[in-house]
Amino acid sequence: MFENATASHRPGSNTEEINAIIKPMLDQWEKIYHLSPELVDDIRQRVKIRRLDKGELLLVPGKIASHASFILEGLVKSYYIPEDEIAPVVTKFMFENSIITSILSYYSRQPGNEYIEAVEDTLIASLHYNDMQFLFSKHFEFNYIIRVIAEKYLYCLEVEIYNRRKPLAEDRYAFFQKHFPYLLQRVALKDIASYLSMTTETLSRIRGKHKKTR
Amino acid sequence: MFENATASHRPGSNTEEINAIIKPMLDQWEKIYHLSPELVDDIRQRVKIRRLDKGELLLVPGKIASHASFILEGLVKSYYIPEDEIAPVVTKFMFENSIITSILSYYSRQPGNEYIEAVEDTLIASLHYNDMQFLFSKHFEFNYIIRVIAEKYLYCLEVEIYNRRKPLAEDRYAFFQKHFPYLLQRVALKDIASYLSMTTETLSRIRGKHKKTR
DNA sequence: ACACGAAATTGATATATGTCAATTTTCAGT
DNA sequence: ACTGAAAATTGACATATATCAATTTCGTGT
Repeated sequence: MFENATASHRPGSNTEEINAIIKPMLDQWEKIYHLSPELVDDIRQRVKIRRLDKGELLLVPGKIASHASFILEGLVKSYYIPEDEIAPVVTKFMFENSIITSILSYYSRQPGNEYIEAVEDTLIASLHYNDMQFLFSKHFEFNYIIRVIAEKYLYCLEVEIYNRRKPLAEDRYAFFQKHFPYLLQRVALKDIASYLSMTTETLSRIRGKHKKTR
Repeated sequence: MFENATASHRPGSNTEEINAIIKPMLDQWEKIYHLSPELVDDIRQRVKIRRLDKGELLLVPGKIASHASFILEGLVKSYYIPEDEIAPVVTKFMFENSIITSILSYYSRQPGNEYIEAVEDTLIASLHYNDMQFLFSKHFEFNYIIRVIAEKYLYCLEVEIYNRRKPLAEDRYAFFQKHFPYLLQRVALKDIASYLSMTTETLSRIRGKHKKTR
């Protein structure tokens, strides 16, 4: 993972160029709290830009998730293979302007069981765990920004659990359809079924029923 | 909610006394990042100490969760009543040295559907949402502390979802038993069953089977 | 454009767990 | 200690969804 040289060392990658590439990330963060030029500089010097082809793996089981990656373009999914099983369980879909990592591995600093795979051609800006700690210690406003983002993900996970508590597969799908309609166009139904803890057959029957209804 | 006068205004509540009461909270935070005397002061002036009798409600549906509450002693649960249903769905158990609020309501600043109820006699230290924002703006190290705590809860929610994805009720219970054995002694089985998305009957049968096995 | 494999659909059956009901046990308040 | 109500247990039956299997549709790479 992250074999690429640091972005700033890549041939033809000067300061202006990197700034242009990571602009969506800096813009999002700037809205939360003003980024000092020094902070922007420290981020730019450490961020690694990486392009993932569709199907390419960003993380595999047994590895420690060493980076948190801001998705500039594209869409990824994370999944794992439960013990004694073959079928993957999809755990997340993440797309433009969100941060992806394996939370369990990244925060525990232990090898995880998750894959992260590009569902579409994807462009990410990654920061190493150690670089994040450096930024937290040196730039206190960076804590403000990441606190707000962490709280946002806390909220999203709470919403996800809220939906997962619904006992009927049909209700979980209806919720997904309502809240993430755009994802229905971008990811395979089998992955949505897995994400919603149902079989592809069940999802197919639910969709069949709805088609008639409408 | 929070009818009590601000702690520092309560008769007999002087600085020393409040500091002694909220010591577990300050100690936990101090371990994450050093608290300046000014920050401790600003916290102490705004924190509200409240005692909840067993069964007492800290939050009810229709209200905005205005506070985040650090549990100094005791145990609370949160739950909601799904539409067109009667049985509550237990969403969380929180005890000493953790922070409880309705995440959905607190962060959205909208009325929620959750109850928070004391399972045991409980002592909490609450901070109002606005006071939290004040502390974030004035004391940047407070962002460091709450960022770390938010990340910890992010990790915990991820673990919870990991368990909830298990299709077999027995597996979910085994996980709960392994990770939260102490909770089995402190909360009713019907609430554990609800929390694990199974009926009390199913939980009872699982426990019956295990008893024979061991 | 074509061909192949993966994805999605559809049907028949199996199963884990929910629902309803009856009893026993536990526990809190007098 | 007693008593009543809530909690927990146990049993019979219902049901949503998983599993297994066969087809059809779709999408990707050549």
